[in-house]
Amino acid sequence: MSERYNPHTIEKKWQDRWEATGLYRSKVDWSKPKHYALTMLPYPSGDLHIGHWFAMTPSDARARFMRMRGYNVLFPMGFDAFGLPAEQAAIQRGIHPWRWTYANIERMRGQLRTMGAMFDWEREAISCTPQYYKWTEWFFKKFYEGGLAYRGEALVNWSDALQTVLANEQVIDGKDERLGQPVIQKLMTQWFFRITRYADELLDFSLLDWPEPVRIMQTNWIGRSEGARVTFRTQDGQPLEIFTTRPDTLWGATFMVLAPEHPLVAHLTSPEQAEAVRAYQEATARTTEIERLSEDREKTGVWTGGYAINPVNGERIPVWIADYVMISYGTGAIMAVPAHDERDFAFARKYGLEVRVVIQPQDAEPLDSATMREAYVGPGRMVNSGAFDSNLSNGEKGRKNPAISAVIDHLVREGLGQEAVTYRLRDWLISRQRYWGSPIPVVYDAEGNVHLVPDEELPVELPEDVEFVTGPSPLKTHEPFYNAGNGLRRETDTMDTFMCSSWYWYRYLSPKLDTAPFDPEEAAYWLPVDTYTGGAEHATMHLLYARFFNKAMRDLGMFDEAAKIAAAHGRDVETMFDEPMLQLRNQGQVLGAERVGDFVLCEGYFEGEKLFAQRVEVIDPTEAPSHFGGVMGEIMKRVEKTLFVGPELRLVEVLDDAEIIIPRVEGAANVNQLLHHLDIQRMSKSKGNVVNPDQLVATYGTDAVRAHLMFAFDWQKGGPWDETNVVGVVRWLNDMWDILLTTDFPAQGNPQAERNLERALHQTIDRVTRSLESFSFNTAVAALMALRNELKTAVRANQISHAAFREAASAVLRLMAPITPHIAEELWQRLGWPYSVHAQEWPAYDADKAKEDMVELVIMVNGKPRDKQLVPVDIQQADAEALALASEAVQKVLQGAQPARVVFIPGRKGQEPKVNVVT
RNA sequence: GGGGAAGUGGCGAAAUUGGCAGACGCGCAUGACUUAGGAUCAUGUCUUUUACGAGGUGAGGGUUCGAGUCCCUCCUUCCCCA
Repeated sequence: MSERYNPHTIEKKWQDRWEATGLYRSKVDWSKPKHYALTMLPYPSGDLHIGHWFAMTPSDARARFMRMRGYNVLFPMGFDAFGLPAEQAAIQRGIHPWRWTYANIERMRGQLRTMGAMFDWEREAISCTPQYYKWTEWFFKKFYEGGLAYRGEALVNWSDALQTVLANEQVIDGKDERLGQPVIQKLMTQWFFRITRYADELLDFSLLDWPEPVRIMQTNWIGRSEGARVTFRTQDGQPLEIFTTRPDTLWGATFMVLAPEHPLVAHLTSPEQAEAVRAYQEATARTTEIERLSEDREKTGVWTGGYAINPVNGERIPVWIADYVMISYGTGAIMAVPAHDERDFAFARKYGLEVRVVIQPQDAEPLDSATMREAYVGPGRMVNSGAFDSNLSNGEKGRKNPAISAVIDHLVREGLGQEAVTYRLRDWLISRQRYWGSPIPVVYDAEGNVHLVPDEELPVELPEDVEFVTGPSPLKTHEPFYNAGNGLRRETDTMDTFMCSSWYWYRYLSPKLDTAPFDPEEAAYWLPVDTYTGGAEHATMHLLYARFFNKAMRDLGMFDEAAKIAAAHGRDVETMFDEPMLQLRNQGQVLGAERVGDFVLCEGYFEGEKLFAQRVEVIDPTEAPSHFGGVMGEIMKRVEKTLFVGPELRLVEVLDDAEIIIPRVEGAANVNQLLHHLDIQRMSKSKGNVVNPDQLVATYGTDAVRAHLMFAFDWQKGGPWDETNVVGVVRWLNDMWDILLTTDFPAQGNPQAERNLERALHQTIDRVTRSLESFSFNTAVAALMALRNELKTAVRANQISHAAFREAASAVLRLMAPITPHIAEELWQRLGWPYSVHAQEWPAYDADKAKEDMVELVIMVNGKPRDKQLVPVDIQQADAEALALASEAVQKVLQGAQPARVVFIPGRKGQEPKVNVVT
């Protein structure tokens, strides 16, 4: 053990060697199965932070693992480089977005390399380059030609003061974040993608291995509801269409509510109500959608003075406007059935409108419209509904509800309405009134007609010589850009950055290709993405857009050529291009830490500066006495019984028999229940709690940081950053280094010790394999650490032969390779095996070798373990039960009585057999 | 407001998905070695009890031979969206 493990000397060496030998070049090879591993690409914000490491290095470990298992793996990386921060930097610091972005990318690329990940840099794609956004524009054109892009009106956050449209995150409490001036909701003509056309197909997850929560969130996001469209009429016969999921309650509609923006409002408003209606409409324009949809908020509204006719019973009912009805949802109008809808009920009670029960529950007190205190939404029989009385409304939705079904048939027959489905999902608004995004390749003539920019003129490039000032996008005022000649005006809005990130994994296939967005030969082999990893915050928007994009591309024939090639190679192309990513896994977030510590009064005696406390009381800091003889303040840190109190960190040692009073803890409290100050929150520069990975790498080395990130958290959950644990990982690597470089072995090993090591090794192979398969990186590292303990003991005791050692070392290094690639490579070389450990096969698991000979039979009484007996691993039920009944502990409990039941649980894989004696 | 996730030692966490709760690591304690220790080694470490034992996975209830895991009610925290 002459030489100590020094990560810095070996890590750079191997990174260079891997690069030079092209170890990570991924090339199409039809003789091998492929695995496309994708991890979400970063936004080039300037510095790689620990969150990127947390997302990417475990994904890298898994990609490496898949490669060692015989897959040809593609694991690319790039940058999602358009977006607001670059433009803000331009405005605030006068740096052009190009320069800011490229400098950041340059820096982050270097940082990414220190991860030691197997990224294939030849496939790098950067979304803000003309080479990339040429194709983003091209996709827009194809979608337009395919009828998937259109111009429409939408409400935007408009700041009069800034003369610009703001993103939601730029609006705080209805005011803009820069000047604090009011922001209003304004209708503007913008570009949309018809994602709603795919609503039903997007609800089908049958091809996807995606986390249940993501599927649920997408399902809710799409929000399919079945019901009917029903045409009411204004008093003078104008049709007024509504959508309802409850046509069975039509007879209970006692008024109607329109969105304040509804076009018929002006028509319906009586002269007496005109002023009130106008005032209400103005107030609504100042209200954000979030506020309008909040159910906590008191419902408000104004009567228009007009009436409508309910088509099923000819009744005349008043028409109101209220901001809880949205113009963009459904038809912007509802029939109000206060007896059977919560919001309508609250509204009716507030304004004294009629409530009429039309569904009576069967097994409960009949409802009385005069006294009911909340809407009834459950099942029951229809009443007050003419010919439909006594029809059963069973609480189901749509056609599964016989009452709804019957009423829909009636509406269709009478020409009053039709069956309909609506979605909460709205079309994707892609227009952004910003500079730093992909241009929309469209020009308008004098009449406002849309003309696509011809393919040979793509990309429409962003002009560089513009000035960045607060306010409207510079494209709007930059004549050389907006003036397209021949009286044509260029579109000055740019595309949502989600657009760029909706197809980047296709660009990775052939990032330099100039004739198409991707090479069909590459696509035929690599697509679809097999494993996609990234943050759970993208569950709805990004991942829904990604799926939509893929389906639209499929339907526009963009995969036809790839499909042909794939089929020629014998691949099943039936569903190959239906979904972009087959498997999805989300990692959690690494957080900074924050928590207020307990504020304590500590009394006792001083020895020097240190207080030995006999009494510690937690109090409310606002009730702190002005003078206090002991130590008082917030616990900033606690190590077992030692407290560090207040900003001066005064030392308090809590005595064993000290009295501890914690109001939140009933009865006697324990020193361990005292909370110390902890900061847990998202890392952000302003909070100064950002962990710098460069610093960590400089201190501990890449392998240790990788292993620590994998070991210290449940990857899918994340948690507050804590560096204290890194030393455990460092010790593990140091130990492996020392153990594997041992040179002193006995001529003959101890057979028993060698068998034990072999068993431990194969159990570890099994555990690591299953852990990596299931993204449980922490248990993979734990298993390897446990094996370290075994190896260390065996080698120290000088009990295993050189041959047995080498067999174990070879497997161990291959198991470590995905997690800590550099040390594994270095030791692999030092032990004399040929380059590279990463090109080796994953160790084969042998269940026979992993098998224990003897195990402990757990003997339980009523489910509580009482006794243990060493038995052969394959013990049979009769023997186990006999052993259990004969056990002293069981005899003692039974007292000679017969057990009521004896349950034998055979020793399944990795588990001891058990017998449960039931008394 | 809507949607989602999670509550297990002093801390990060495991638990093969209904079968010995706390693997693995940090920290801590005691001891060894050392000029020194933020190195290394050994032992211990859920709570309570001298012990035998008893109890224990946010709280309360339920299902089961058996519940951290399944069901119901409640509490708390975090995340996302609009």
